[in-house]
Amino acid sequence: MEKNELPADVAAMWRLREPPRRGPKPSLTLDDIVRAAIELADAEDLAAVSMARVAERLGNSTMALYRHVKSKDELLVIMSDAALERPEPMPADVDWRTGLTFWADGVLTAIRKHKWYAKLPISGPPAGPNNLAWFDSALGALKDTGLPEPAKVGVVMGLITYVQGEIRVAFDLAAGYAEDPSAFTQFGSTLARVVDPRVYPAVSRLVEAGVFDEVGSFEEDNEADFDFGLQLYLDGVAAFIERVKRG
Amino acid sequence: MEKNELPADVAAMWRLREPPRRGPKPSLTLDDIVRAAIELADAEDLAAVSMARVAERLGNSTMALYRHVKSKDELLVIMSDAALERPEPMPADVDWRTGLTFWADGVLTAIRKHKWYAKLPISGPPAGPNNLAWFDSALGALKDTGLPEPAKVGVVMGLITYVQGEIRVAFDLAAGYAEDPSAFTQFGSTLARVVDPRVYPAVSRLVEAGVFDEVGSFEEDNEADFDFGLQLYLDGVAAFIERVKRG
DNA sequence: TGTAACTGCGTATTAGATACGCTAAATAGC
DNA sequence: GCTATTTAGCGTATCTAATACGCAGTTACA
Repeated sequence: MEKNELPADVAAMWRLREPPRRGPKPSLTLDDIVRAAIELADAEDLAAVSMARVAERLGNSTMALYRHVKSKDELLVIMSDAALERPEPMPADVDWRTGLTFWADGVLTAIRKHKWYAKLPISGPPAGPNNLAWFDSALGALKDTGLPEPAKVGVVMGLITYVQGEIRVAFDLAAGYAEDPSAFTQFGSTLARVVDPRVYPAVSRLVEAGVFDEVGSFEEDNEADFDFGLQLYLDGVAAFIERVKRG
Repeated sequence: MEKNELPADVAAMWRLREPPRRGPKPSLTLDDIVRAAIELADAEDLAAVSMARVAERLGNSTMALYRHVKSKDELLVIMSDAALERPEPMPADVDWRTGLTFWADGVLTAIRKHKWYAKLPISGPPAGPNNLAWFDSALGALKDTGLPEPAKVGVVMGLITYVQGEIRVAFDLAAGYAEDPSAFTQFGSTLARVVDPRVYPAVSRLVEAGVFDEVGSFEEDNEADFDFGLQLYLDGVAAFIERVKRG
């Protein structure tokens, strides 16, 4: 119950597997595999990541990969941590609010490089080294707030939740948009045709107010919405910090 | 450019397909298929939903389904809307804050019945009738705030983002927990073993403070975290509403 | 009544994950 | 050095799933 109870994928992410003493030199490393898989996902998409395609990219056979990962799912878990890379170090001497805004933008920037991230299932706590580094970075931003540790965790969890929501909503939408923009540009007129004011009074009001008419740049709109919601959340955090300070 | 430019899946969700005049009476309806698929996903999980299993459940052949849905993906999209069902009507005369809290709890309650929801890809704007009803309900809660329509949309989008984040994070985690609780109960000691204080100073502080030691009920912890973050967000919204009122 | 528009379905194809076992390489211990 | 052991790569086989295609029987309309 003490030595190596770590789940296999966690151990793999931290590269804790002791290198074998015997046997042929591996011609392939876990890093190679993960890198190839990420490149493939970046270049095409997550659906293109099959064990066969990854192996092909490495000039190996499909089954060779299974010497390094237990299953495709394990590979995906490791990819999800690797894709985040390390957070850029927080600029020194920034207040917590600037810090968390910087952090949130950083997460989105990191993930924007790997749009498939949103489609990955999360199957455990953020136990990979990169994930943990991001977690640490956000916590660090709250260092001087005077909040007790569990409260910091709560604030950061809320932020993570919000950011994950953005990742899910915005990135999936963007993928859908890329696939069929007309579904979006016509969203307003679709609604107009389908929305009964008696059933959907509030949406109906929006349609009449023309809120859906100017679509704008999809990405910019999303960015603006994200920032707006983020600042609302941080306003709430600010009030909370004040409350705690006053006791 | 006017008649029926609706994307196929949207049309399907709204049941806009005109019933065919000729040919044999369908022995199968889209509703049957969606219901069967949802039952299957509820009883087992999303991975169990294959066209073959759904058809089997209906006493039909696999290929019969394809007369009613274009592809499995289309079925999943329709399922995702159907799973939400209709929101419970908002209690009359509640203030916006109570309304939005009620709303958020309602979403989670609805989705808790269908844990597979978190694993579904979202591939377009919320264009299904149930999705739209939820959207409408949240907007309606802001009716008396005096916010301009686009600001209401912003507030609701932020809320949706947060709730979707919760769905992604908490539900995926719960699934992971169900599968392998030890990964979670040992999370603290895992961290302790792996966390270098120089690399992860803030997390290291948490570990030392024992924050991860008492695990508590997984579900309860999550619920509490969700509410905490939600209230922070709503605090921000309250401040925003005040700001707008003052001009 | 013939025919066009359908439905359900059997069959076949394709893609993908992965179990199994073989062969050859590298090392540890003699 | 020699041999047993451990391990890497890989060929083959299996299993599951999605789905294209075309046939046969069914029904409304001309």
